[in-house]
Order: sequence, then structure tokens, then C-alpha cells
Amino acid sequence: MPDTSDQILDTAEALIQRGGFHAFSFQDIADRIGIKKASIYYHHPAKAELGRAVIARYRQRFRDVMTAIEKDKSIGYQDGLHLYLEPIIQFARSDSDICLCGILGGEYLALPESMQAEIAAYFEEHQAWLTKLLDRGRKAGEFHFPGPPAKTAKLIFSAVEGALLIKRATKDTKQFDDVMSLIKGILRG
Amino acid sequence: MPDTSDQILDTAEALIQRGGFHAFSFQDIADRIGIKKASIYYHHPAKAELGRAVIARYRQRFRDVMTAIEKDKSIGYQDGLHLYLEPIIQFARSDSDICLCGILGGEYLALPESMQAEIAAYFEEHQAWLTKLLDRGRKAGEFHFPGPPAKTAKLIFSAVEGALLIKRATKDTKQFDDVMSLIKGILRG
DNA sequence: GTCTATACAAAGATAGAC
DNA sequence: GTCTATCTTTGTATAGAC
Repeated sequence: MPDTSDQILDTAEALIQRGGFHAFSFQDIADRIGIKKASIYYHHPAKAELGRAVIARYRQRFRDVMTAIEKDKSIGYQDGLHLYLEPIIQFARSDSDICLCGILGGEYLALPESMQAEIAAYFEEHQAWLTKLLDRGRKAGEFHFPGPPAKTAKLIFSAVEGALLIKRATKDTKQFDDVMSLIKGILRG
Repeated sequence: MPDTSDQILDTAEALIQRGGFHAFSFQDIADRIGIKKASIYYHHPAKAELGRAVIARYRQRFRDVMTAIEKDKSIGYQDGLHLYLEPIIQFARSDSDICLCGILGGEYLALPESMQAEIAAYFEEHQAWLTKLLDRGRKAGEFHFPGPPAKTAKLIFSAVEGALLIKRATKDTKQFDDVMSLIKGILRG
């Protein structure tokens, strides 16, 4: 049984996944975990802070994945890319889940500054990590692509975020796989 | 001077552009165009209907572009792609505008059904049109890419939607251009 | 077509008891 | 840590006058 604090973050994340930041309330969270909405203020002083905390935790989850891949020198670059994509493929398989920051990107200009900062940082660190992976992987002869690694990293990341967003609306379970299979073809040269 | 009906649609569109569907109210629209919020109900019986109308108009705008390109047989396929991308490049140049349906995709599961249908249709018709363009363009020898046109269409469209979303948060004015330059390289074979 | 007035529910948030 | 109670503001929406 997870403690209330975790339940609040889990529930808030699930609700943001569904419809973004402005479409849920403390009441929704309270109802789902069987507490009163006032209790949530003990854990988070404001909705903006809760939103920020949810993204921060989500970011950290991916940073752990990226760090683990980098640390293990036995993992090749192709496999590293695969491992990075693993949690995202899980989103793609579900018919309701997509990237949390992809969702919040739509509401961006109407979000509190603290949330904006987390979202921008998420996008930046993913693209920076992919850039590093592509650069090293190409030098090792595992990847083949033209031009600066940063450009290809942007293409991959944009395509991933976009594909998730689109698949949920069109209910096309192959949107993500189709896009990724092409990306992999590109990296093969 | 545009009539009130148009002003309402324009303002609603601008507000959705900013932060999505749940982040604005009839009061916001009324304030911006200098009327009372009750007046808006004369033009639209409910917020859901206004939202639907905004997307429908946005969809139609792009359908007009696509139809115009198809009708003019003097336009080549490369140029056709360019013309299609023209309005999207305008979004990319702005630091606040992105695709309306890209924004609303995040809120998707929390939107009224009538809006969901419009958004899904938007995504589908763009990908279908791109598929047709790529197919014909390849047969005409203008495009070179491997596999089914539908897959490359999905890649292009996903990358476009994702790049716009990301550029607004990261304020990277080159996100879109970098992605598109790679796409064009791919289509050259 | 637009206004005033108003109903009603829900939102974010705080105070203070337990 | 969680509750009850409450405050205040805002949101969607309707009725009816002009």
C-alpha cells in the first residue's frame, strides 16, 4: 500500500495524462484515492506546485534510464537507443498514455512558470542526451546519418512526441511503430 | 471591421493557441473583443460547440490549401509539399503559435466528443493527403524513399507536430527548420 | 444581437479542530 | 496527517429586457 503522498502524485500524473493540467482538480484526486481535497494541501501548498512535482518526478524517471544506459559500458549504442525508447514504447502500446510533457506542451503558455521550466528542461535534456548518443554511436560506426547529430536528435525526438500525440487521437496502434521503423532505417544509413 | 461572429471565432482560436481548451473562458473572449459574455451564447449555445466550430474552421483552412495544390496541375510534387508546409512554417517562425490540433491533442481525453472527432479527422486527413502526395511524387520520380508512402507520411506529420510543440517550450527557433531539412534530405533519397 | 441580472456548481485555497 | 467548515472567485449557462 503506497502512502498518501505517492498516491497523490500517481493520481495527479494519471489525471494529467488524461487531459492535461487544467482539466483536473484537487477534488478529482481526492475522490480517486478516498481522501478530502483539503488534505492534499498538507502535501502540496498549491496546484501549481503539485504540477511541478509531477513533472519533476517524471523527468527524474527518464534521467535514471539515461544514466543507467550511459553507465553500463557493455551496452552498445543501438541497444542504448532501444533501451531509451523502451518506456516510450510502453506509451505507444497503451491507447491512452502518451508523454506527459507532450501533453503539457499544448497548454504551455497557460501554465505556471515553474511548470514551464520543468517541461522545457525535459525537452532539452532528452534532445541533448540523444545528441550525445548519436554522436558517439556514429563515431563507433553503429549509426550512419548525415550532418550534425543534434539535427537527427531533434528529428527523432520530434517524431516520437508527435507520433504519441497523434496515435491517441487516431487510435492508430501502428503510428508509433511505423515512424520508429523509418527512423531506424535512417540510422542504418 | 470583422463582425462579432468572426471575432469570437478568431479570439477563441487565439486563446486555444495559447493554452488549450480548458484554460480559457467566455469571459476571456468577451473581455478581448469588448462585449459581454452572455452575448457569446447567441452565437454558440455552449463552449463545446464553440470549440468544435473553431477546429472545423481551422480544418477547412487547410483543406482549402490541400485542394488548391491538387487542383493546379502545374505544381510539382516537391513544390506541392512546400506549399502545404507554408502555413506551418508560419507557425514555426512565431514563438507562440503551433498547430491547433497539436495543442488539443494533449487534452484529447478530456474534450467533448464533438471536438475529439474534429481533431482525429484533422490528423487523418493530413496524413492521408501527404500519403497521396508522396505516392504520386515518387511515381513521378520527384521523391525517393523506401517502403509504403503512408509510413513516410506518418513520419513527416509526426515530426511536424512534435517539432512545433517542442520549439515553443524550448524557444529554439531552429527546431522546426532542422527537422524539415532532414526530412527533405530523406525524400531526396 | 447585445445587454443586465442571476442561478448554480465547481474551483483554488485557508482556518482550525481532532 | 486528515478532517469539517468556510471563503472567494470563477465558470457555464439561462431568462428576459432593450
